[in-house]
Amino acid sequence: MSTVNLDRRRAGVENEVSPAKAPASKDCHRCEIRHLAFCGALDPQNLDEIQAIMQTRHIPAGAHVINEGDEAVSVFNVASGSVKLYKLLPDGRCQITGFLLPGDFCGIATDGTYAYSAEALEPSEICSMPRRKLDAVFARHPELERRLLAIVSHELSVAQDQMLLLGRKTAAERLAAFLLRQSGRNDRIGWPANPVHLPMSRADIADFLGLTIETVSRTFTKLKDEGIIQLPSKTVVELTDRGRLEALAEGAAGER
Amino acid sequence: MSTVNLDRRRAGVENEVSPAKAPASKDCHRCEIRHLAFCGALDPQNLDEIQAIMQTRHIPAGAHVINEGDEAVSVFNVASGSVKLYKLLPDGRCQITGFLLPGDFCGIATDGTYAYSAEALEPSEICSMPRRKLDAVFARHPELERRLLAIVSHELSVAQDQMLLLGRKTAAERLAAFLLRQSGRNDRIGWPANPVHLPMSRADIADFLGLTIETVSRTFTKLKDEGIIQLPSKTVVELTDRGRLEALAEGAAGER
DNA sequence: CGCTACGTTGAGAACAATCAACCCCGGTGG
DNA sequence: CCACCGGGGTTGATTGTTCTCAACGTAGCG
Repeated sequence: MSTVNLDRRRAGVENEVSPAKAPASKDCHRCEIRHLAFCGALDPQNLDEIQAIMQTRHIPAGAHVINEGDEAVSVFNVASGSVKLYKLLPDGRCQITGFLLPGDFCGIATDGTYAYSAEALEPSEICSMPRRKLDAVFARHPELERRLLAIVSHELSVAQDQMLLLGRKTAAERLAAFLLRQSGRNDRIGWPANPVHLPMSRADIADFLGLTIETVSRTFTKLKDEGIIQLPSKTVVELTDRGRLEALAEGAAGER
Repeated sequence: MSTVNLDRRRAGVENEVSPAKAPASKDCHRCEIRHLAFCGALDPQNLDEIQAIMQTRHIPAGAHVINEGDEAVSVFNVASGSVKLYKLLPDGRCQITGFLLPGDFCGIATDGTYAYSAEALEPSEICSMPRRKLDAVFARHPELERRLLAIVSHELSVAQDQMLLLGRKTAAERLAAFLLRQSGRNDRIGWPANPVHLPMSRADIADFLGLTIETVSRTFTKLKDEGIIQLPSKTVVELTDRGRLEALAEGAAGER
């Protein structure tokens, strides 16, 4: 595992976002995912205040949006594509703390530096705002800060669910919970909830669920053999028996 | 394990906080831990606004402050004592998501019901505030809401650390990280950082670290045998080699 | 057409879980 | 005063889930 992970750690250094691709600000007024993002808390008439401090960047797949340890000057919104957030141990072990979809937020730091890295899973558009300037907007529009509090609170709740998953669930329960969560998230942003599309690799799923690639693969096969899911392709999962999947994900007694 | 956990699950039902012990509001102006709590963001001259909506309850050891699933009417501050937050699976498996010390906050809910339970580890004083009324105070004092955002953001960051711990660290690394965190937390609220006092049982530590009681016990013994810690009593740990403890906690390569 | 990255499958090893015995200590009652 | 009890903690023996190491399959791409 160490070799693989050390490679992964090095990867980010080379494919940084090239400055050439930076600016190109999007029009917030035409943003289709505004209602999903924290910007949605702002009255359309005040949207220019965000627009004024915001830049949209196009990020290629595999490029870093955030590097753990860097000075936390900006916060980010995913406008399109998808992003993984992760933390590394010195020997390369990786824990993905979340996958972001359009409308999702990242970049909050509590001690001046980012506590995690963020990397695009596919070509993505990211809106970035300097934290300093955003604070000024917050001062004029407390409703924005209130929305942010709601978002961060929700993320904390999701993180606590994930702790339960990582600390106490079996491999099959973890994968079941993961598939249901992805399905639900897709649904909420208007994407198909049932044949679930997974933009991340098996390695990413493993690093998210605290398992190895092999165990993830075996568990996919197991769920398929039991008729709970189907795998039309490696990135598409059909939930054929949602009831059993839910029972499994919640750790129904006797199902182990 | 199931028997033990099912017992544990039942426990809360009987020793609810008796209403007889409820009110007895403390004087916020004399609160020694205000600077640690979110109330500290409020100017002393406005403290009465919190005082007016706040009640202090005395909670005996083992009693519940919050029951997972209950309607989330109030938020809470720990004034004295200590509290564990935890989530349960239907078969009794338990994951403790955090231990609260004086000044700490809990009770945020995103969908109207609490997503976790809270139980006192020792006799504790808890300040409770109805969320509705607190929101009204927020409207007048955005600095309070800002402080709350900072607190929740910090908790999210801690939760992400815990995900890394639960998903990727070995038993020894988990215990080392736990001891260092408790030490640091004690230090921050002015308690001794070195002989660390642990108010929770081995079972609680296990449920926090995603391990079993036996593994926690064995790992304590292992760290002791290696001269990294000493165990003057079951609830007191002396960190005799902080350097090695830190290296272990951060997953120093080669230390496995 | 073959290379490479990603995914799957198999065999064996390892770490932590489980099952079980025992210890220690404080409380209780004879 | 001491024997008994029970909860919490430790230690030992064994099991089992997941990890590790390794081989093989598959699909996309130059």
